[in-house]
Amino acid sequence: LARYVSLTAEEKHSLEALEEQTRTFRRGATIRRERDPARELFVVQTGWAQSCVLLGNGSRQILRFHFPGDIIGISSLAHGRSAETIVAVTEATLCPFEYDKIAVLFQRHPRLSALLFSVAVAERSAVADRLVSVGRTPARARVASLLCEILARLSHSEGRPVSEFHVPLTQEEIGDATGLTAVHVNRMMRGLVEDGLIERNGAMVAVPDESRLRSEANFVDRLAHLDTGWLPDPS
Amino acid sequence: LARYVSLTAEEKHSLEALEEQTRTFRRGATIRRERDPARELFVVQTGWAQSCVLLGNGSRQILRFHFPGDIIGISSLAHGRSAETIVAVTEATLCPFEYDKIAVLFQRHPRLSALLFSVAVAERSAVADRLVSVGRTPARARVASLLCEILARLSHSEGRPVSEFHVPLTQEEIGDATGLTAVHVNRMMRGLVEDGLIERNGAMVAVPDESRLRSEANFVDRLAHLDTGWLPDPS
DNA sequence: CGACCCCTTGATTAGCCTCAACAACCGTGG
DNA sequence: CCACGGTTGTTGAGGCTAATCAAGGGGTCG
Repeated sequence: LARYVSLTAEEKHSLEALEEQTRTFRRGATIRRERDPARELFVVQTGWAQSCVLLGNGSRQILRFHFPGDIIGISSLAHGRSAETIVAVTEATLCPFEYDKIAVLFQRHPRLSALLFSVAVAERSAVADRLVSVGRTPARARVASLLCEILARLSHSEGRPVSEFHVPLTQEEIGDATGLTAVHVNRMMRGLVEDGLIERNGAMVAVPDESRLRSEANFVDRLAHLDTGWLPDPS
Repeated sequence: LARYVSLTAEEKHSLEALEEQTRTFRRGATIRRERDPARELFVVQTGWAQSCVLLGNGSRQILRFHFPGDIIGISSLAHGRSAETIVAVTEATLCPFEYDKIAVLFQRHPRLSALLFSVAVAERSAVADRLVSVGRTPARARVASLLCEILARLSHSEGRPVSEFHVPLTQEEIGDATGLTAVHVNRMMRGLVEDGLIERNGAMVAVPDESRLRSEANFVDRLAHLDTGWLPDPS
């Protein structure tokens, strides 16, 4: 799960104790609804999920996609009830654990809790980057930026550079993540293909020149240099 | 600083030890530049600050405003270098403290570190809410939403409902926070005045009917119910 | 085979941006 | 004291980006 620092045996043991059960969800299934009371986190084991907010007028803003290894629901921790709706993008298996266990973690393992803290902070940065993209860049750059983010995160979790990947998102979902309509996402993606920035084959996307796509998108890869130097020593 | 749970004497002592010195900045002064190495946090004592991202084409997205009592720079914690530029909106006095001291905090005071964690998570929610506003609501609602957020946060830090407040922001700054141009912010604000949702007198803004402004803005006040029940016991 | 979802494309509309000009206000220096 | 430049707020006219509306095609599942 945490691939950032090497863990002690005891720390590993504590983490594994959290993953007792798993739950599976079908594509499109709602995992948690906005304003539901929330007393547990999830770790994604397989599949993709998304967290989004639904507005009164029927529109939706997707805040973040969650890949295998990601932790979902940290953001509900401070409020007791979920601030966002969580939906399975593909068929997905999640592994829930309760907040109480986090409290235990904070008491027993300062370094692990600091690490969890880092993860939460990194997520804030990611949401902020999306905000910059949506607030201040044109449609084409927003789509490119989302693709860059997915690419960077997949590469990071694979542990090696990836240049071709499966995107199980509909164009409507891409639109809801970038603040566009499905129709306009379509046009932008065709434009990117036409200009050789990406290649498409069904749900497969290939990026021949990542740096070119990144400059088109104004993308900064923050995952590349996560700093763990400030963490306390293992206790 | 932390007005969420009652602290033990020892916890208070540890917090006060952090605030040794203060620094003051003039209006518009850059406190920290993007990509600068960052090894300290700030607590705002007086004045307003903002964190923003500057793009290549000269535009800027303001991610968040910081008021007295807020902690700035948590987001740089995971990366070692600042992910955003921090600027003083008004003349401001800040009080810096180093990351190393946070590590100590995590080891000695599980409950305080969990509280800091909550603050970080709440900030993620706030950025996410802004993303929803910018991504999926029209200009008028975005401006209204920003005003609602400022109002809610001021009320929260005052500890009582506020209906009239001083906004030291230029319309360009409001635009950079909401993803609009200064010109369009102007038109939207005049529209809000015209429809009786707000009143303006120079930099003073009054909100006669907060609930009406909130429904115009699709605003949800998350500060109202922060949950601290999951925190571990004081050690 | 039909129903449904998703992608695709065209035509039109509307929301917001750009450019431009001017008034009000401020601190500065003569 | 006033003249001055600089910043901010205000308003108008016109243009462009992205939304809306609409229609058709391919794929999959029941």
